Amino acid sequence: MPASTTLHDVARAAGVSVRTVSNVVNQYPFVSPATRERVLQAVTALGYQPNLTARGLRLGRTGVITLVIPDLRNAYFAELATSVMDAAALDNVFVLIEPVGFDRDRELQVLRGPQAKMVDGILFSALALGEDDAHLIDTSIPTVLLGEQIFNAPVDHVTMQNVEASRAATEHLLSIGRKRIVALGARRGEVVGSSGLRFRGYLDALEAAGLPHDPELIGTTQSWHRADGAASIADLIARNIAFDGVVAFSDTLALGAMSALQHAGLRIPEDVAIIGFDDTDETRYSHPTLSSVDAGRDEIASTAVTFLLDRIKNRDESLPPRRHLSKFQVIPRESTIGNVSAAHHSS
Amino acid sequence: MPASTTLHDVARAAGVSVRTVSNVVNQYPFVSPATRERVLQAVTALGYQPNLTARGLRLGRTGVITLVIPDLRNAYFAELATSVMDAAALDNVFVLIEPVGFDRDRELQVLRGPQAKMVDGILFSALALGEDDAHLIDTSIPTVLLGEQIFNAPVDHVTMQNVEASRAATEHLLSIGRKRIVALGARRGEVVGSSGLRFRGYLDALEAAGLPHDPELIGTTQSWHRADGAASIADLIARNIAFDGVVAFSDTLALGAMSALQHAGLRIPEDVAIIGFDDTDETRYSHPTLSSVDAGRDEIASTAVTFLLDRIKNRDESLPPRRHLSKFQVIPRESTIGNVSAAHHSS
DNA sequence: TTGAAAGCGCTAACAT
DNA sequence: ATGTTAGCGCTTTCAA
Repeated sequence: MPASTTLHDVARAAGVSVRTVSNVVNQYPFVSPATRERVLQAVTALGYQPNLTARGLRLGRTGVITLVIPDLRNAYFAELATSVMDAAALDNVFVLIEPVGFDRDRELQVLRGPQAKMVDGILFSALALGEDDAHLIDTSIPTVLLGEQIFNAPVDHVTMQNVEASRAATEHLLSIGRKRIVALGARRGEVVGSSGLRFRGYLDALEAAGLPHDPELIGTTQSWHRADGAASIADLIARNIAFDGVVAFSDTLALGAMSALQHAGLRIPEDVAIIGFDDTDETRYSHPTLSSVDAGRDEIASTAVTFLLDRIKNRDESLPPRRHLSKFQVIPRESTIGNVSAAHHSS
Repeated sequence: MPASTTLHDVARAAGVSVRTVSNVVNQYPFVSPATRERVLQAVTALGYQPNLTARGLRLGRTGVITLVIPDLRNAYFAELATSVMDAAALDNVFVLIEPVGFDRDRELQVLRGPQAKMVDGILFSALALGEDDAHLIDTSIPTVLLGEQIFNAPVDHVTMQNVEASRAATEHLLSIGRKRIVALGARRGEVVGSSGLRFRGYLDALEAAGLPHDPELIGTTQSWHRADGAASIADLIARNIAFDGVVAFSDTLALGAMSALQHAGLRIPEDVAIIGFDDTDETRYSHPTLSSVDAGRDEIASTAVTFLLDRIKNRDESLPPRRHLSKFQVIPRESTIGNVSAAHHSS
């Protein structure tokens, strides 16, 4: 296995100094065309690849950022991660994904462990750290928070409008005449997390419509897997609680709920209309297709990356913490408005 | 923003040399307890974190490996990535995920681009590179191939038993009396890829059972999204082609197929039994739950990581290329054997 | 058992 | 426009 070629090897082959090779490699403008040509030839001849570790040590920047998320197997986070990588790739930045589960210790470890020293910055989209943990954020490394947790930390935040988006989803169901709407995915006592905020939006919509809120219509779940959505809805059905709409706080929950509804012989949307949250890919392939709220995933990813790279480039300047609220949009599909094209065909 | 503390800072604070601090940090055994104690105190007092970039430059190893996959939004690859990260974490190795789509150029770029110089090795699980591309593999960087492509490259391979697993899936359908079984996810002309191999296994099972193969029962698809599975099955139904079983070459295809079957009013498994491939999480939450073949994802991940770290640790020695075939297992669920517990309840 | 110092490959002053 | 060289923070050989 040949030791990889270095700047010096190229310099020797081209008969110039390392300085010149470095200049050429880094697009330094003031290099004579002849020299540049000679260097480039040596580069290709030797198959030179810059050692990013050495460059990283020298520059104090490695071109790698960490994305901390709970779980990659969750469709939303897989899509978020993809959006983040796409955005980062535009600036030749790599993304080290760190799934930490829902484990507070692992979240902290990532924020403070030695790997933090290897990356230029951290995008933090974990869940377990809460409002009171703001002080745990290490402000010496550029950090951008995604989501609502820890909202007092003195760092940039890029968040979705959970309350407003959830309210819009609920209003969508109200607009098609649903009166008894289940809030699926609530977590007991949670106020500031995604679940709590989305529940708030649900309540806001009901209140604005002058509808009472029946506590029986809260579908409490432990986590947001399909199984949780299915179990919660199955439970409501078993308890003979009547409802004609479901606002699920994630698409996965909604898909699980659909499964339970169909299991019980209920028609979607005729008997129960349902809308999810996140507008993940799978909403397009369920049967019926699932209405959802796009809370602005791509916008969140690109804004967060922009914020972070911005901080990294201007490490010395101390810009005040910024906050970005991304736009959201209700995406109606068959699970609320029925199969429009099928209706056409049958006429 | 304080410049991060270095070995020298700790050394000065503890009144020892950097050599000693390094020894302590790296668990070098021959350090006097008193010295160790003093150093450790300084380390915590100053909050010292080793600079992994510098260590990487010095050691020629960064503790980062790349995982090249087509797409993280594909449930199988998200689960594979998670399994790989879990396995790598056991050795304190980080994983840089590189989704390259199905783009041949991007796959090559990852194998030869400068980022290759930042990582210790590459786990390559992409799709577009084929049998004839073996020579493109850069053997100077430790590489392990996952999957069937490029099987002549002189590097380690960790593969699933596509043919055998697919045959077992088909035999599962045969064992419950299905005679006209659709192979869903075939790609025209493909022989060596996952699709081609799984199709081979399907044919093998039919042949061994003495059943004829009807070419009309090939569900050709462009890609393996849910929509492809749904469209292909919908097409078969529209063309009035009779079938009572489906072997889908991925769970996602299968879930799409289930959607199309249900749309058409067919019962699963009474009218059509269906089995998927990969045993992804979602198989447990569909309605009905989806039978599948676990082709050994975790075993593949851990073996591949072991192989790769092995190569990295022994870079000089030239072990011959190894090959590992992981075990597989048919997981019967409701989509083939029906709802067993429901049958109990109804009695 | 510990110190001094070289050097991993690179960039960027400081030269000319 | 280009050559020389210091030094990023670390590990480790050589010395003591």
